[in-house]
Formats: sequence, structure tokens, C-alpha cells
Amino acid sequence: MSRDNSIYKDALNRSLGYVASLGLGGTLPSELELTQRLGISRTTVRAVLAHLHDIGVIDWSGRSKRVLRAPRDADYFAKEETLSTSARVETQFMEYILGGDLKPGAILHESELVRAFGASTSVLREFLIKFSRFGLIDKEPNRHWVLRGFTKDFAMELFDVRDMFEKRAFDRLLTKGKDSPAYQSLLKLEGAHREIARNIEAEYLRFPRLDEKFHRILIQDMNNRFIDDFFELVSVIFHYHYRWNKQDEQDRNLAACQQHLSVIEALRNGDDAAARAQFHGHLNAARETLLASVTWDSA
Amino acid sequence: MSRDNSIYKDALNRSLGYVASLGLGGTLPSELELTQRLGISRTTVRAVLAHLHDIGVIDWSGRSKRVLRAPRDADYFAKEETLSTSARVETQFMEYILGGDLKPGAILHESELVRAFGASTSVLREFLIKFSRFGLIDKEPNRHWVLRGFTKDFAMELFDVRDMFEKRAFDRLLTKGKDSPAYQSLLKLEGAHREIARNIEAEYLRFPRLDEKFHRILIQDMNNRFIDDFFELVSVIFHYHYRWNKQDEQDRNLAACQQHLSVIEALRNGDDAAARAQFHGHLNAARETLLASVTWDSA
DNA sequence: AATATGTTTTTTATTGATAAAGAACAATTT
DNA sequence: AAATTGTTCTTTATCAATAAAAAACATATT
Repeated sequence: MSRDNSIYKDALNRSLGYVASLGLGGTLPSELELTQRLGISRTTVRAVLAHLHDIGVIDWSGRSKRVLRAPRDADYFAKEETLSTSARVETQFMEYILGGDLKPGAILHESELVRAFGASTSVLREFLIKFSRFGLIDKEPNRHWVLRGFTKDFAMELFDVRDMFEKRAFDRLLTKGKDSPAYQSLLKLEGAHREIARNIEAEYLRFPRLDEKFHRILIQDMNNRFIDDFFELVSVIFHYHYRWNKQDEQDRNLAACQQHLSVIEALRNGDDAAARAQFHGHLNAARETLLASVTWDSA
Repeated sequence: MSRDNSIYKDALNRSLGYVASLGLGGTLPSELELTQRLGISRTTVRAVLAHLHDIGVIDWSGRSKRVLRAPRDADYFAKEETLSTSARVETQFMEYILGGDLKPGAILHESELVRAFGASTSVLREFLIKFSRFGLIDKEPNRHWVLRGFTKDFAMELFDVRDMFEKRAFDRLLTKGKDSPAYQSLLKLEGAHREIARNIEAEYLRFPRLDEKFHRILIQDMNNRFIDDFFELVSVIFHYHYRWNKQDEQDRNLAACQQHLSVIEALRNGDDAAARAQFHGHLNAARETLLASVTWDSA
């Protein structure tokens, strides 16, 4: 085989949603506009239109594209099919190393992973190279990959750098003062935090996204691609790590949420010293949380 | 074709050197020992031995491996042939983007580079993915790569992070005090620095390696893989950048060398404050030097 | 028993091929 | 003329094949 048509399938699914929102008798915009709306090339847009026409959802001829019938569930492709091989491999790999009980130092053979995941060597190899930037695996040239693993060392090193970056970012925020966009964006998050804190039992699963938003505001304000990259790494690690570590999730989230609120409050009151202290406290707490959840000692 | 035999050729060249050093009538050690000495597998060691036997350099049968004649120049493979395709692509690419006059924002097509470099898609693709961690190129998914380029922004962002890391590393060094290994290692570099400074006209080309050594001591003492990774990036950037920017090379190197010496002197005298001040001054000077040599404004 | 060599099996580095997706060009329609 | 569609050409994502290199297994020497 060669390339699969997951982009087409994904675009088709999204187009069906769009068609549904237009309703019967509605008309689709020009191909160029669909191109932009879907984020794909016109070639694929046309393939999608052709299919929608074939299954009778629209009538397409020339520039007329009228909705004939509402999409049915059966018109959609399964979500699995809308993912590229590389996207699939990413998930598979993360579950493999985080879910499986591989010890640090474990040897990873491309050939073995290829068999386990049912992907081709190139896709797997390219994924491993991409992933290696996260510092969790290393390549022995001309040989195999070695899992460094999510060890205490890893977590501490990660946090030392995060600490440096975020403290610097926070100081910068304070220096720029209350009128800066980032400062204002942080203040605006108060409402969302209060909502989650007020009803933690029902809402605690929504906290991770808010957490990322909070820290991203700080990081992005630094305008530094290297810091951005590092933060992306941190996000990925946290995302996958906590998917496998559900212990005390609600308590953890509530505590962090309240720490955020303390920071925001201090900022709102213009008390820089207090804000800084609260923020540092939050980072320390986050560090402890992460370290506590690490299962492996370092190799 | 498939994989080339550059590892074999490289090992053979190195083995010829080894054989020469043994001299006539000398004997080579066991295959296992050669494996370790050459850093390759026994399979390849045996291929090398077989070749050495074939061309009459050694007599090999069973565990006896006697040197029969001194290697000749013609026995060696050309250096070009001892490089793997991926190594070759790396050099080609660096010269392409640093030497060519590509502007930031330039579009890089894998297909074009494949043609230009005479390599296969996978090798090129894998290289670009590896290289993208340096923040100089970005991928538009399902499309091409975009050269972000060595712009003022890039240099400033790079230096901001370097500043943070190195200042932190230096403070740590001071905290650990005169008896720590890193502290001592730095002091030991004084001689090498004095030699270069004394005879700068003849020796200035040796400074970059010493410079890297100096900074590496600081960085490695941090024991943090993320900081290590970043420093590797910095090294690569500097290495290639200065290969294309030879302006004032001697002056630049002398100035930096003397700054290092001031730091070392202050350390030797146990004057922490002065050492710190000199080190910060050195970083600032390095920043200015780098920024001054950037040719492109940011896109 | 430990270490070395001989032989077979597995894995990696690299290439070439191909359908899908993207981009460029040409022909229409408003 | 500008925007839209129709058509062709190029590039990318992915797979399958293969020689070189590594690893594993088996046999022979000290």
C-alpha cells in the first residue's frame, strides 16, 4: 500500500457536520472557501464534494452545491479511519511505554514495535526520532533505542527547567504590569477557576485544560521558541502521565485550582510580592505531586 | 540499493592504522577485543579481518592474526566512502541553508532536497525531523518545510535561554565551592587559554574547541538532560554559523579567550563576586558578537 | 569454566515505488 | 478583471524490499 486517505475521511466527516448545520436547501460556499474552512487542498475538497454528491447528500454541478438531505450516522467514517498512521502510532507508543511495565533501560527494537503496532518502519522510525526530543528515549547508533523512562531523575530535571522558565516568565509579567495583555488574560481566568472549584466533584476533569491555559499564558508571553518547545514537552508528559495516574485526581486538581486562584487574587489586588510567593508555592506543590507519582527509580 | 557499507570501510581504515602501529610481525587481539576497540559488531570485525587477509596485510586463520606487511596508502578507502548517507546529508544540508542565500520563510521541499543531495526520501526526511528540534525549520503538516532561518529573533531567543542556563550553572559552581570537580576542571583550563592568548596569530583557530570545553564544564555539572540538549543545539549552531562567518575571527577569539582568563583568575583568587561579574560580562559580549553577525532580519 | 571462533538469525539503514494530497495551470462564469 | 471551476502536474505519506550490520546461537580451544 501507499498513503491512506485519512485526510479525506476526516474532511468528509467534518463536512457532513457542516452540511447538517446548513440544513435542507442550504448551499455550500465556493471550493476555495471550503479549502480554508477545512484546512486542506482543493483537490481533497473536490473529492469530498464528489462523495457527498454520490451519496445524495448534496447536488453538485459546477458552482451549485445544494443540500438535498440531512446526513445520517451511517454516512460518517469511523473515527479510527480519520487518523493518519503516524497519529495512530503516537497513541499506541505512548500507551505502550506508559501502560506497559517497561523498566528504565529497556531496549526498544524498531522491528518489534513495527510488528506490535502494524505500521511501517518509516512511520515508526520517524515517530521515534520526533519523540526522542522529549528525552525519554535514546538511540544507540546502528543499534536499538533505549528507554530512559519516566524516572525520578527525569521528573526532577524536567521540573528544574520548568521552574527556571516559569519563574522568569512570572517576573516578567509583574514587570510589565497590570495593563499588559498577559496580565489581563490571567485575571480573566478567575471565573473559570471559581466554577471548577465551586463544583469540584463534577468539574475536576476540566481542570487540566484550564491549568495548561494558565501556564501557557505565562510561557507564550516570553516569545521564545525554545521555551515554547520545552513547554510543549511538559504538556505532553503531563497529558500522558496523568492518563495513567488517576490517584487522588480530584484532590490534586482542587489544590492546584485553589493555588491558581490565590495567585490571581494577589494579582488582582496588585500585591506583587504575594503573587510571586503564591506562584512559587504552586510550582513547588506541582513538583511534589509529580515526583510522588513517579513509579520508577532511576536506572 | 539498500544500506551501504560505510561502517565497514571506516572500520577498515581505522584497523589499517592500528595494524601500522603494531608493526611487522605484531599480532592482533581477539575478535571480541577488536569489537570493543572499533565500536562495531563482530560480524563487521570479521569482514574487516577477512579483507586484511585478502590484501595480504595480515595472515588470519583461527585465532592467529599476524601482521605480514605495512599498510599502503592505496589500502585505505577514501574518506567520503566512510561516511553514512545520513552523515553526508547533514553536511550537505547545513551548507545548503547557511551557505546558500535563502531568506527566512523560504520553502523547502523534500523532493527538491532529495534531488539536490542525491539521497533517498527517508534519509532526508529523518534528517529534517532530527534537525527541526533546533528551531531553524518548521514543518507544515502534509505540506513542505519552512526555513525560519538564522534571524535576529532566533539569536536573541537562543541567547536568552543560554543566559538563564549558564548563569544558573555558574552560581551553582560558586555555591559548590573550590573543591568541587567542576571548579577544579575550570582552573585547569588556564594553561591552555594562556597558550592561545600568548600566540593568538598562530593559535586562534584552536579557541572554539577550548571555548566549548569551558562552557561544557559548567553545563555538564548541572546534570540535566534538557540543559545538555540545549547546549548541544548551541554548539551545533555556533559550529556551523562561524564556519560561514570568518569576519574578525582572530579578534573575536582573543577577546573571548581573555574573558575566560579573567573568570579563571577571579576563581583562582576565590573572589566570587568578581568571577560572577566577569562571567556575566563574557556572556554579554558573546551575545553581542553573535547578534552582530546575524545577516537576516526576522521574517 | 572461560574465552575464542564459526554459523545462523534478526535488525537496521537505505532505496525505490505508489496512492493520496497539494500546487500550478488552464478554461469558464459572473 | 476577479473569482470559480476543470485539469494536469508535483509532492508527500506510507509501504515493501534488500544488503549491511548487529545479535544470538553453536562449536571449538585454551
